Amino acid sequence: MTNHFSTVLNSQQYEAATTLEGPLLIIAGAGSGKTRVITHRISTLINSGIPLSSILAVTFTNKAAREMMGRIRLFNQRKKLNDLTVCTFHALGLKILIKFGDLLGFKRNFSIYDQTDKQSLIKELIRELNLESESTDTWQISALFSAIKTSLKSWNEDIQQYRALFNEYNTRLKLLNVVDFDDLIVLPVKLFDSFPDSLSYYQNKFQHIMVDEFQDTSSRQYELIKLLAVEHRSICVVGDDDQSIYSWRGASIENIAKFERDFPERLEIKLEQNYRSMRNILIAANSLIANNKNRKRKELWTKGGDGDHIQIFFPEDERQEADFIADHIHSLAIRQRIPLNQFGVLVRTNNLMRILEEAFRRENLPYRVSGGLSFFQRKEVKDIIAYLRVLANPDDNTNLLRIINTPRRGIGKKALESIIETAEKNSCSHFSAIALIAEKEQTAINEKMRESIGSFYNLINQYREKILSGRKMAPVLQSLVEIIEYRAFLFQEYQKSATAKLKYDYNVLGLIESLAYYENDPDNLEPGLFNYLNMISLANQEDSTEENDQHKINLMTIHASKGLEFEVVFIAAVEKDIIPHIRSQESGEMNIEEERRLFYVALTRAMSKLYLSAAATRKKHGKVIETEPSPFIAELPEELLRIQEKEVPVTPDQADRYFDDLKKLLPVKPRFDTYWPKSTVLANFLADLIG
DNA sequence: GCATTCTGTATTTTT
DNA sequence: TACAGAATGC
Repeated sequence: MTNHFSTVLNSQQYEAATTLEGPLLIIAGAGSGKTRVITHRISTLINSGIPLSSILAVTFTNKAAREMMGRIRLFNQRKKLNDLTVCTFHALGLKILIKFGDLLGFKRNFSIYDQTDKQSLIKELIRELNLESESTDTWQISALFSAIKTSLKSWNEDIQQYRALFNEYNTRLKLLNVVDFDDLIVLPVKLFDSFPDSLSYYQNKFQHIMVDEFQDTSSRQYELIKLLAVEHRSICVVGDDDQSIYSWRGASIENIAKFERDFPERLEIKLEQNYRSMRNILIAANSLIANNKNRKRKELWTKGGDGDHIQIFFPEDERQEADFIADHIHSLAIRQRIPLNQFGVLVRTNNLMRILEEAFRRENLPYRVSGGLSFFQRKEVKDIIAYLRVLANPDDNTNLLRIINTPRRGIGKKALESIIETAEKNSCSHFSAIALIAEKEQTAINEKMRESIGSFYNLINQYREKILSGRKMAPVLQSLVEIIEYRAFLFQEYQKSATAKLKYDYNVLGLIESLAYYENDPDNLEPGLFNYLNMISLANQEDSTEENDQHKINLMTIHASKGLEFEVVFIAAVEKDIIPHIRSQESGEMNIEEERRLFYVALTRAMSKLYLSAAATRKKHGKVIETEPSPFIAELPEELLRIQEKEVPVTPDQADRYFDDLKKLLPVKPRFDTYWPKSTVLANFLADLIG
């Protein structure tokens, strides 16, 4: 098989895929066949007799991990690949904590807090510590804590006042038996520092390591991977400094330099041949990114043809823009028979997606969105998950507070106060306090309150027992949702927006379904509540539901498009203050380069057709704002651009004439005498057909 | 304790 | 526009 590679890989790719010893740095330009190289390399490792269990491949998203696994399976159909580890950094951190977390004082059933949980906890602590006088923007504080944990920031003068809160936050996490996202990376490093045996366990286990999207690893992630690799030094990292778009999350191009320093004996391979885009698109992308000073020199080239010009469209407003995109997709899909899943519509921010969705729905174009709020983060889904979390780990105060009166069960402000007070007095969790109240050990409380609290206590206990019994969990959850009358609660809560209610119903049932799917999956070796909750903490929508649908347009943020490619790409709202985003310009020069890289990533997703649009006005917070085109447009070579005229619909007279001509071509006389094409698309299609 | 109304704010990108 | 949190009334 190894020799077979040489015919499908170019010489650089071949060298990258077959160099199995020692550190390897692959600088892989956009569309240079990076994923192919990685999967080939893993297959080569496998075929050379290296045990699967000693191979670790780290990817950036779950989706990428799944795709990679799929491709490896294609190459190795005969083999069972269960022992192969292909996962994200966070999933790796989780695995490590599950195995050795007890050394750091975590119980087995720890749960993972996402941003929302984290912010609620911070809010709660601010209340407890009476810090309300300080700036209590939990959003900012949460970001600060992340920056501190990942060593992006250190305690300087102006943030000293949050130090106590930060310490309390961490103490509390441990008390609640909970970790946050940053902990998944930071704690394993800490573990390895304090317990060398755990480190050598993993150093011996993972003797061959690969890291994809290396330009987007954070310094802490790099630290983790370096610890693992430093002994056997068989580490291969693949990345492209021009596509580094996650510096706000701690990613740093510096890591490439660090890698060069830490592994001086490395071999470096550059992949510069692009197999994805037509030449015009590539030249435009090259000329844009050349404006960045801070980069490794590299120039993508292609053997492919020039292809079309890059089309630019300047609609009046965002509605016209959306219609333009929808019309064009429709028309290209029909005239050139391009399947809908070959269209990518990219935007800078999530809120730009809605108007496009509406246009697609108007034109009856099926679409799929990725990025944006994950299924598991929707409010009603989170509510039900909060129940599961409490069942799994009753000490999880944050989630307990979330569900204790949702749906309302008469445990209001007063009752909550006495619960929290009792908890403080006995220095125990809220749930234990509830137990004390329910079992009448805590006397000073009114009976009606005790009754409400008591029945909640019984509910949790009863269902905790049921769901941990080892029998199927989904029916238990189903019955829980029914017994708390969650459906009625949603109906009441959302009676104003009629569509919401259906949607919500769908989401809640979707969650139960997802649980059923999870526990009935034969490939799932260790089902169980804890594993399920961990899984969904790290997963997002695409990971759980619909797979690559053949007939859907892909609508997503530019960030979410990384690693993907489409025959036709539309980039919407290529406007000043959106690309580059206004908030990125607030702090410093470097950010404009990242925004440029982001636009570069967007451009290089396109294979043969690329459309940019910039509306003259755009509604923002209900107000119409005048906009300007993005300054990045001026960085593209002018001769490669075409300003797109609006498609003029044919007049009814013309349409009639076309239809008459068309009738003459038909062997049978149609039953209709006139035809009145209403949509531009149809009319133009008709015109096209007749010539 | 709960529902309704009013007010302010918008906070980019995601594991 | 859209959503959360506070304030008010039952």
